[in-house]
Amino acid sequence: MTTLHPSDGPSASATAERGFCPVYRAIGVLQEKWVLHIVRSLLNGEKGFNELARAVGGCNSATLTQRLEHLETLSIINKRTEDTHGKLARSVYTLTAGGRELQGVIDAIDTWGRAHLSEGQPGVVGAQDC
Amino acid sequence: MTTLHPSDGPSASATAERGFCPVYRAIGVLQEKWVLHIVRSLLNGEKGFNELARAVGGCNSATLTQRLEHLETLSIINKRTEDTHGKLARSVYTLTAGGRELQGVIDAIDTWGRAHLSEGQPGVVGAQDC
DNA sequence: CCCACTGCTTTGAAAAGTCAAGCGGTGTAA
DNA sequence: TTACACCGCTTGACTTTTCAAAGCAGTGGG
Repeated sequence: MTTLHPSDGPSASATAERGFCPVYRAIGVLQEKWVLHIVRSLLNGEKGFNELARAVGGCNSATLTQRLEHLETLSIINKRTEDTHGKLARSVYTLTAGGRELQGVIDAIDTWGRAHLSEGQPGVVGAQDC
Repeated sequence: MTTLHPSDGPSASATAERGFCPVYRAIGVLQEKWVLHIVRSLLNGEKGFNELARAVGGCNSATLTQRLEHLETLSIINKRTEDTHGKLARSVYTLTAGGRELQGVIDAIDTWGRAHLSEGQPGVVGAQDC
């Protein structure tokens, strides 16, 4: 493990009290800044680093690198370095099978968001899939 | 508005580019630290401040106060100050109708977490509802 | 009276995230 | 060939967020 992440070890106080709880852990992972945005972007297809950064919208490269590393150690995403015709190493990030199953979570958030976050907002008429 | 929150205004870079996107906003709200934990706790019934802090597990009071204020302005939770027999003002936090609909999100996370976060972990046998 | 509990607020320091710049490399057009 | 735009990052300084600990006002019990 290259870096140590707060949600990794049994360091969280509640973990000690409750024993291992997958839901608690899952929340710990998914509430990290940009993680859900990254997953959502990747659900629309694999992406390169800068491409992903643009799709995610506003995440800076340092944070993005860190998040991607973490998600890789959790086997949510996959990093592949493809060498196009022998040159230009481009990194491509893909969701693993486990990562793709987060579609359900994103869908649930999507549904809730459309129902509860678009009311009373200025200039909102139709919700495109942005 | 008492405090300014990052996910409130149109300050996020992606918001300007994409126009309003409820999913993007929803993610912005739900990825704030402790928010999902708070919602999950409150789905099990209304709670007082310290009671909620304990249920959530490890959130400090300053952050919790801030999160609760934010969630209240978003009409996700409700704060009620009940005076038990004329004395002892106890604050009780409840989910609104909109907040209760986050059950779907929590369920999705729960499902995913049990499927992908409990494998290969030490000392994990049965998953209780913790 | 003293201690435990309630719901918070304050403080200062640590952790996390952000910004801007830069590095080595490629590819494209002047 | 020189220049500039892209690629995937890394670095270091700066800002924001979260933190633990303490404290405050009030209630209730031993």
